[in-house]
Amino acid sequence: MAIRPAEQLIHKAAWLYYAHGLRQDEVANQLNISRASVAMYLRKARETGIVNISTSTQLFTDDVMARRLEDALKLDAVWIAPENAYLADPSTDIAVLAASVFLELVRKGDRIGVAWGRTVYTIADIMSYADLQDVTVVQLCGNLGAPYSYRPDQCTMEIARRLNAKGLNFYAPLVLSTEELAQGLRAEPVIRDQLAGISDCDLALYSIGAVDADSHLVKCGALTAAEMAALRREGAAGVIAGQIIDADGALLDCSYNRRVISAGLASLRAIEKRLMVVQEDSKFEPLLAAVAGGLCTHLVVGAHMAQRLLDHAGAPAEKAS
Amino acid sequence: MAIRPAEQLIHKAAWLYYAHGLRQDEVANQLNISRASVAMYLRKARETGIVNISTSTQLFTDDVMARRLEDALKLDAVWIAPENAYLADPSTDIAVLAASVFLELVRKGDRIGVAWGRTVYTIADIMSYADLQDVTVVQLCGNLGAPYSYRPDQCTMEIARRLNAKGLNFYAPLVLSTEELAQGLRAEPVIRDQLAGISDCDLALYSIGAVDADSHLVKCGALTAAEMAALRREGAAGVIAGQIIDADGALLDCSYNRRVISAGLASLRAIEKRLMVVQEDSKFEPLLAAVAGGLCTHLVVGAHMAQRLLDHAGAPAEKAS
DNA sequence: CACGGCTCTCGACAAAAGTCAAATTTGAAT
DNA sequence: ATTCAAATTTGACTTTTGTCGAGAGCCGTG
Repeated sequence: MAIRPAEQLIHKAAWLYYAHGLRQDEVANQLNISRASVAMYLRKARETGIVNISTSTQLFTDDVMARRLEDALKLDAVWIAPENAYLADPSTDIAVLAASVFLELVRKGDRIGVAWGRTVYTIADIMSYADLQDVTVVQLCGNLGAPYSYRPDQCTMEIARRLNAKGLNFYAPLVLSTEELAQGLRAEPVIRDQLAGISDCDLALYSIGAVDADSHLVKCGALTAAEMAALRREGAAGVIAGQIIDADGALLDCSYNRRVISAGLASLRAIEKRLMVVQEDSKFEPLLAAVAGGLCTHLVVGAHMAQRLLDHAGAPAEKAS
Repeated sequence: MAIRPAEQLIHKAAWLYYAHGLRQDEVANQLNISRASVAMYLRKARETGIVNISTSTQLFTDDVMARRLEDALKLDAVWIAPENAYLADPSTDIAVLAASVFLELVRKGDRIGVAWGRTVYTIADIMSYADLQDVTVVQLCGNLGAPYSYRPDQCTMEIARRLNAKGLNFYAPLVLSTEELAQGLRAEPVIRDQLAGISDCDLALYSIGAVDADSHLVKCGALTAAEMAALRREGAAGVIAGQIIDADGALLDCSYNRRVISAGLASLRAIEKRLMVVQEDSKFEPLLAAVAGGLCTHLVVGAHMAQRLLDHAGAPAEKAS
């Protein structure tokens, strides 16, 4: 009886405890094990996603500001993390909220596209586990060599792991040195299939990158700070799924973009729910660009950013309720 | 500060505790209230469905028997509550399982049809609360006058309450004394709309009734025991949403059925997910009839019933793995 | 304006859950 | 067959959580 506790026992314990509402010692009796074991099983059940504890994110959408933003930016839904309040670290709050929202948007059987970045990885990292068997998580863009934890493949894998889902990785570099090579690689069946499968996604999760020397593209060596600055002068406004967009949210016509292996903007727009999460206030303009380009239908931001967006949108018919 | 704790506070407390993982005393500090209050808010949050604790019902479908039943009966999914084990009362286990399954099947924005009966009411009664705002629960059939708690309207209302959803009740008797009156009533705009709206449902929840003197139809005075016995001789095999079906799951051609105000079988079949829950072993034949009539796509039963169903289905290619 | 009735709040106690190091068992490799 | 490392279980302890009755603020009513 001291063999493999297996899913079986964990499941039974979780069932009796959470579904039937027995106490831990009652569960222990039923299953003929010690209460300590039950406690352990229950922790495992929570960690595995066999039991799911989720809190409604309603409050954050019900917010007046959120509603106004939805109207102003023509988005399906907006969640605003109140920054002043509660927690020490506001950006954590945004990530926690984003993780909840994400889990709320996922359905069984979904196909999910995941981009990369510190924000996305933070979300993956704090996201609780869930037991979504038929879910597939696909990587939206090629990889970077850098050993950062927020690399595209890491983000994809981690989220897949949390969801008990299949992770479909993308075994190609994000950027190549010549356009020809990129073109050739994109034509490769393995890569082509992956790229083609992106528009079949039901949900996408990404953030937006700024066009400056702090960008991950620079940190990871895909571009030099100087090249970045040059692109900026040419109209680069943001980075999404490794690609550079202009202020209208269109793909910037530049060599870099032609050397990238990533989900085309059209494929991204074909995804029904596009969840964008922005933590840093500095990403105001990149975010505007992404919204302009219709790359985002669901948005999670902090209160401060929300206010700036609203102000920018030209205070559409102030209504004091 | 001793005013309306409102949803606001409950929500904040739940958020900090469940999403951020703070301890109750930490939450109490953040919100400047006593820990006791926090504990209370958290209970309310759980009771309201602001936080959702659900346990995966996977184990009960992963069961070998469940899989075989799915194949044998051509159902989308089957859940089997292990009867021998765990609990004192097996029928409670079935209801708890059914409630979990039900909540797993509901999506935001869904329209849900609910029939009636002791089983359905039991499920409603133990079902945990959820925060599904855009859900509508519609009553599938007319009412009975009897003061039982499991009347159609009670079932509908209770489930709507648990889901924080709108309940659409059906203000007509289940059975009338003449066919003409029934016909007339069915033509009434209010009633007609309700009936017409049933096929738009995404999910239905019902059980199946036996054709005997214990039937609720008899207890509630819709039929006498003698009439029931007569119907049985005429081929009645089960009762679904107040209507009598034969062994093939077709509507029995009888005066009673013509006097009933209820969702037509065709409307029921038009509902994508039809969740049938059967607690009593005695409902074997009625269940067969319902399955034969395609009135059920998702099934929750006890282990004993499952075994009987499998045996009946003629042991399709025994495979020992 | 005083009076219940109401709900919300808090302190203190009881109950339940979480944790840890030691003991036991398992499975595999020597 | 024996040994060892890893995994599992447990009892004892600590921390956290649930609950109760008393008290405090609010509101409509007489």
